[in-house]
Parts: sequence; C-alpha cells; structure tokens
Amino acid sequence: MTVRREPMSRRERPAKPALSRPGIVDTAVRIMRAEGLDKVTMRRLAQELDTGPASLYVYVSNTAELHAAVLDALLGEVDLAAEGGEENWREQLMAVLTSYTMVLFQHPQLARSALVARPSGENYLRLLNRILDLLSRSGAAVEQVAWGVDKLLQTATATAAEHSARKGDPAAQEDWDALTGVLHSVDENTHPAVRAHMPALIGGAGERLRWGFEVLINGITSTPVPRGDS
Amino acid sequence: MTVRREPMSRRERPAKPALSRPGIVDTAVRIMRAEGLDKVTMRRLAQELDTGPASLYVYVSNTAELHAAVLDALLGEVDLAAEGGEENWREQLMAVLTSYTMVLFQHPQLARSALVARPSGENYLRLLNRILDLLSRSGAAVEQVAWGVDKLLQTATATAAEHSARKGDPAAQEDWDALTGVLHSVDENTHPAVRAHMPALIGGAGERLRWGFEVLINGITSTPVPRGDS
DNA sequence: ACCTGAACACCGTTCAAGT
DNA sequence: ACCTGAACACCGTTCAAGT
Repeated sequence: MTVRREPMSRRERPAKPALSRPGIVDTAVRIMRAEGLDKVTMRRLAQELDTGPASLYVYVSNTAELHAAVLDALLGEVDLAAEGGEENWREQLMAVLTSYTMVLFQHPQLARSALVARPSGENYLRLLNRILDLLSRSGAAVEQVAWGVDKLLQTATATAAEHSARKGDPAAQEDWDALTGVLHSVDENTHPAVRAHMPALIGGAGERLRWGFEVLINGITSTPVPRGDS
Repeated sequence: MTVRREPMSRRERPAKPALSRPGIVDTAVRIMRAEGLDKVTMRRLAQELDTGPASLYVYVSNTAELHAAVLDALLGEVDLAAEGGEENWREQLMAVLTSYTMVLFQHPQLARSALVARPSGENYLRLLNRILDLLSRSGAAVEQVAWGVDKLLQTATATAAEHSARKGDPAAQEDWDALTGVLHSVDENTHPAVRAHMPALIGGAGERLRWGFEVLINGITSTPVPRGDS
C-alpha cells in the first residue's frame, strides 16, 4: 500500500527536475512571454521552479544577468539570412535590422534593459558579426563600419525601448498623449520652431524606422572617423 | 511658560512646510543629486518631507511621473545659448547637443527613464524648439528636420543611458568587461567580421559621440523622407 | 481638498544551516 | 557543491478615515 503511494505522488508532482542554468532561463522566457518581463523576478521564478529564491543564485548572479540571458535567448529569433541577392548588401542589412527591431518590439522592456546591460551572448555575437559583414560591403573604412554598427544597433534598441511607451505599459500611453497635446497647443511666440514643424513632428510612425536606418547608413558611409583613431 | 514652549519646538522642527508639487520635485532633485535616482522613491521622499507616502499622490500620480518632473528640472541646466557665430548652425547645434548629453551623463539613470517616459515639460520644449531651429537652418525639408531632431535627441539620450553601464551601477562595469572580453577572444572562423573590426569595435570612447552626431546630421540633411508623408 | 495610518502585495539579496 | 528557510531591508499603491 505504501508501495503504491510513492509512484502516485510522483505522477502528481512530476518529479521536480534538477535546477540548471538553461532550465532557469527557459522558465524565465516562458514567464516573460506569458506575463511580461516585470514578472520575471527571482521570487516568481523560484516559485515556478518549486524552490526558494536563494537557490537561483547558484546559477545566476543577479536579476540583471538573468534578464540579459533572456534577451540573448530571444535574439535567436532574429532572421540573419534575410532575402535579397548577395550583391545587395543595403537591402539585406535593412532586412536584418528590421528583423532585430521586430523581435525587440515584441518585448520592449527587454530592449530597455539591453541599452544598459550590454549583451554579450552567443546570439548577440552572431548578429553583430552579420551586421558588420553586411555594412563592410559598403566599402567604408573599417573604423566607420565598426562604430557605425554600434549606432545602428543603438537606434534599433532605443526605438524598441521607446515603443514600450505605446504598448504594454498602462500609464505610458498617457505620456505620449501628454506630449502630442503639448505640441499641438504650443505657443507660436515662445516656440515658433515647434509650431513650424508641427504636423511632421508627430506623424509618420511606420516610415520613420526605415528612414532612420537609411539616415544612419548614408551618414556612416559618408562621414570619416577623425584621423588617428582605431 | 507654555507660552515659551511653543516657539521652542517650532525652532527645533522648523515648521514643517506645506506640501506642494514644486517642493516635492525640489526635494526629489536633491535626493537624486546626493544619492542617485533609485533612492528617489515615494517612500523615501515622503520620509524626507516628514509625511507618509500616500500624501504625495495628491501632487504626483506615480513614480514615473515624478521621475519625469525631475528630468525636466534637470533639463534647465542645458546650455541653449551655445557659443559660435549665428551663421554657424552646425557648430551651435553640436554644442547644444553636447551640453544636453553632458547633463544626462551626470545622471544616466534619468536618461534611461527619459527613453521610455517621453518628457513634455517646459525645459524639454525649449530644447526641442532650439534644436529644430538650428537644424532647419541647414535648409533641409521640414519633414527631414522634424524627424531628424527626434533622431538626434534619441542618440543623445540612448548614449547617456548606455553610460549608466560604465559609471554609477556597481555590477555594470562587469557587463562591459564581459563584452570586451568576449570580443577579444572571439573565434576567427565563426565570427570573422568581428575579428576584422576588432580594435575599432571597442576603442574611441571620446570621439564617438561627436562622430555620431555628425553622422546623423549628414544623414538627415541628405536623406529625403519618403514622399506623401507629413 | 488635503492629509494620514495602515494595509496589501510584492521586491532583491544574504547568510547560516543543512544535505 | 548545491540547496534551503528565514530574515533584512526595502518597494508602489490604495483606501477608509479623519481634518
């Protein structure tokens, strides 16, 4: 009788699996997809893994590092192959950047943390390598390409982070509304330039991303790095 | 005797001043300067003002809005006058952008929050107006100027936010070290482009900011907005 | 209208102790 | 080496009650 009880309870609580870094990161990703990044806390994660928060510190040194690991996992979704002929580096570059941005758009809170805690994972490295390769086909100097890639990734990340204002967050739509409201009713005499640029200042949501990348690519390939730097 | 007691105790606790939004924001700024933005919490602020956290919600609707108010207060320090002759819009623009970036560099955590919660305060508006005015002297189309200013402010803000990795934060230096470490020891066969751009990928801290602005200005003034957009 | 005490529902991280 | 319970030192926000 006691013989039977043992397997039963195993089936009910399906053999709590041993902790491991991959397992922890997987669970973190699952929580994020289901409920957003701010639910990915040490305590919540521990609960999900049927243990105490202290146990996680064997595999992860703090919350920031955990979020970085989640980001790198997500970066696996970026499409590096991208359509467009081998010779058309510009279109390919645009496609990869767009793919990266779209992945981050899905989780703007991650983009936010990516700006601060520089990622250095496997998937990030692959992405970096790919973009460097594409941009270097422009024929620009090595320094321009190196610094330029940084700028491209920065815009993409920052744009996605800003996006958390529109989506996700509850009170963040209000910020946007507040800004557009203020811009619409700005005083002609004190802020003439704002007035003069007014419809454009707010509009063009969709085209802005692509235009932003084009601006950067044009600027990067035509602006030499100050001499004497490596 | 009781007559004397009253003024005494007034002198010891110097007449708790009435709460007000400006007073709250001032205190918040003071705490930030002294101990950093993450000490600027509702609870801590209430303690400083000798009241309970609930009382603050009469003047401030949440923590994000509080931080936005602190940011706008700080933006008052940006030097909009900037040296350089009236005719040299490029140098003036560069000076204003640099001043803005420097102010944010002092408080990178604020820059971080500025990316998400779009500011719309008085000082932000002044800055926006000034940069629009300067950039419009390039002769570029209105749409390019409007979208371009957004890009310029975005880079400045994002660069400052990234800066929180190097300064301030304790474990964030580690991220940077981790990244440079990984980049230095990357495999030639799997990531040839990273290898090829290696010294430049990491170096050039100081010149990068100016180069970044130049790239944008060049790109903005030479890249037309897709037609049909305002 | 403004202010408050108290509560609800959480956090990250550490550390001594166990296995 | 890995895991845990318990504690320390905090959070934001709400709400009924008071002035």
